[in-house]
Amino acid sequence: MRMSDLVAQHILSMLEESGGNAEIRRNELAGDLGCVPSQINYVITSRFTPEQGYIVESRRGGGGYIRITRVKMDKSTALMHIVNSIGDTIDKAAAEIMIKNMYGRSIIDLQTARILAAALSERVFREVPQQYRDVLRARIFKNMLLALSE
Amino acid sequence: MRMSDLVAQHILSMLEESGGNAEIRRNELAGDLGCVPSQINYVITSRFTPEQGYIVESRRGGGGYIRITRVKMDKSTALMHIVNSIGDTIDKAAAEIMIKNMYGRSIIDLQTARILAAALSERVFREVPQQYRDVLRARIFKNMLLALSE
DNA sequence: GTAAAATTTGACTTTTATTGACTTTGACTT
DNA sequence: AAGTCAAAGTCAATAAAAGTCAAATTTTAC
Repeated sequence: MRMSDLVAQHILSMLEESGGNAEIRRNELAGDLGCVPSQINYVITSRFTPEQGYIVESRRGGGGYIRITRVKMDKSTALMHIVNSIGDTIDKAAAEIMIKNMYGRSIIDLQTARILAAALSERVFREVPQQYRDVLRARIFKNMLLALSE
Repeated sequence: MRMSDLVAQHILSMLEESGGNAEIRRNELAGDLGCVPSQINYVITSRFTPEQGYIVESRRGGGGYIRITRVKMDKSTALMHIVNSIGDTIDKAAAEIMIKNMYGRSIIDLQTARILAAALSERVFREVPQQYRDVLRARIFKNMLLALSE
């Protein structure tokens, strides 16, 4: 298993246990898991972004910490938020992250996540000029999410 | 024997052993079988398409992988039938009739029906040349139905 | 025998992950 | 207030994958 996944999993389980609030000591966690401290930053910036529904606060110096908080909203508010954040284009990776996040936050179930991902997959857009792919993907995505919040 | 058949056979036997789920590391498999890595992509795109009942997911970067999942027929014979009946293009009216029919036969629920319809609606395809609309619609539709039968 | 389709290959691109050297910040001591 | 140490932050280099594409070759269909 990748180190980055291990770190992410660890943070996720801390969030789970505490109901959405994890406070870590960076160097200590890195030591426990056997990675360099900056790996923790990498994981946080790639997997615990505000976009994905987390708030990260930290403090340096003696007794420093990193606090990660999962923010949750009711379903339709969350969906609206997501729809509004999409804009006119979105690439596959970004869409998948959003879908995973929605699933992780229980906004959608597994089957729905699969349908969404399928409709946005690269395979759909074979031969479509690159410049149009992400535009179409954004439209499809938004339409589906709106249908979901009906 | 052709290299492409060898690769396909190898993936097939992995699917067999695991009951439908194979996770490969592209470079490793290519090394084992003695072909270039991109050969693996060729085999997957030519022989493990959704039309043929497979779902492919992948990830780049360190620790990357390609995961191939065989859709279970028994769980969704009806859906496969429908997918196979779609062809390369489908217009909005035909798609909607099929969706209503699936809903009527309880193959899908209301929410799913709404999502499907949303992804295929005319609004999505504004400005897309008429000749491409129904091609894209068919692809999106098929991909979603396959995800549904996962 | 020829034309079309399928396969093979490899150079190049993009994405994701790992690491470590260096910087900045905060708390505590004297 | 200054100095010291204990954190966390930043960034760029490197590595480790997978993806893309088109040219060259082989196979298949007619």
